[in-house]
Amino acid sequence: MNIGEASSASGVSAKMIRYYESIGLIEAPGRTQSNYRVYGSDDVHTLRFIKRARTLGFSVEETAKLLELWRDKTRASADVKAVATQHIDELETKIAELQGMVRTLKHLADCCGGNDRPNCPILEDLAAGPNSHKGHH
Amino acid sequence: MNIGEASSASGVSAKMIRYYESIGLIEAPGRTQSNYRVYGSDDVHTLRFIKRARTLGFSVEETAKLLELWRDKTRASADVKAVATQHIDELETKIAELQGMVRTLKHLADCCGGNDRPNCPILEDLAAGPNSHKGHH
DNA sequence: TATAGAGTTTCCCATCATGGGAAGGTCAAT
DNA sequence: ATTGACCTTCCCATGATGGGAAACTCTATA
Repeated sequence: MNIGEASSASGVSAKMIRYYESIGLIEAPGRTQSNYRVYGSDDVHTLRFIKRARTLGFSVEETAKLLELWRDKTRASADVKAVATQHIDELETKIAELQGMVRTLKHLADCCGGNDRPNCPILEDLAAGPNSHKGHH
Repeated sequence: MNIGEASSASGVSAKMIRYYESIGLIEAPGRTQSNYRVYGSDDVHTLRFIKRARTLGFSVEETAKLLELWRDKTRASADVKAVATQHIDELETKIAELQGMVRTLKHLADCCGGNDRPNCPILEDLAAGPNSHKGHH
């Protein structure tokens, strides 16, 4: 199977398949006489694993760790869970951060007339800094 | 005021101040005879504005737009609100995406023994794809 | 069989915002 | 005069991805 087929079978772009090979996430596959990469169904399986991990927000590095555990049939599920749990923590930290931004912005947007006049609490906040609207509600 | 002072007064690193200048987000300041950049309190004010906008998750491009509106005393607050509202939407989309990941991962982690045995639903999900655990609860 | 079009290869560049670090110039205090 | 802290410019790196060029290969069709 050529890289194009492996790509459509796995959902990973050909570009990224080559990239994953270049950083050592996947092994270099065999080549045809004409230097084309040749993949088998195991490779596609691995690529799908990677795709799924990336979709769940794992970094490439975390994905490498998960791949390693996947291949290690003597792994302890606790090790996998630890990777997942840490990732959940990272995601939740990020979510909280974004929610903080949204909270502030919504408050400011609510206070902004959104009309033709220039007066705007959003710009006032940006100009004055994070504490300017404390106690205003 | 030297760049170092402007940096500590604004919370923007000297490196970033130079970068913002290079991309045209801020204007090039005057220079001393010895080629040092010289900033005034207006510049610090602008840098703080930028810092605050970045802290609220606006991209540099969005920040440029906000700066422009800030300087335009005849702006319509609706224009500012539009920028903010669009950013809120982007943030909420991102949050929903991350929450989806967390939801899936928490479910998988809950189903994982987290012990010494290799059996692990997290890896099974990664290997089998997004639909493998449908209807399992 | 020749040619066209699609697929593949490697290589370089760009993104976005930020930091690291080198080499060299400048300033202020001892 | 020396030292240490500051400034300057320039290049490089990040993470994950895409774009594109130049050259090669394969397959189908005319």
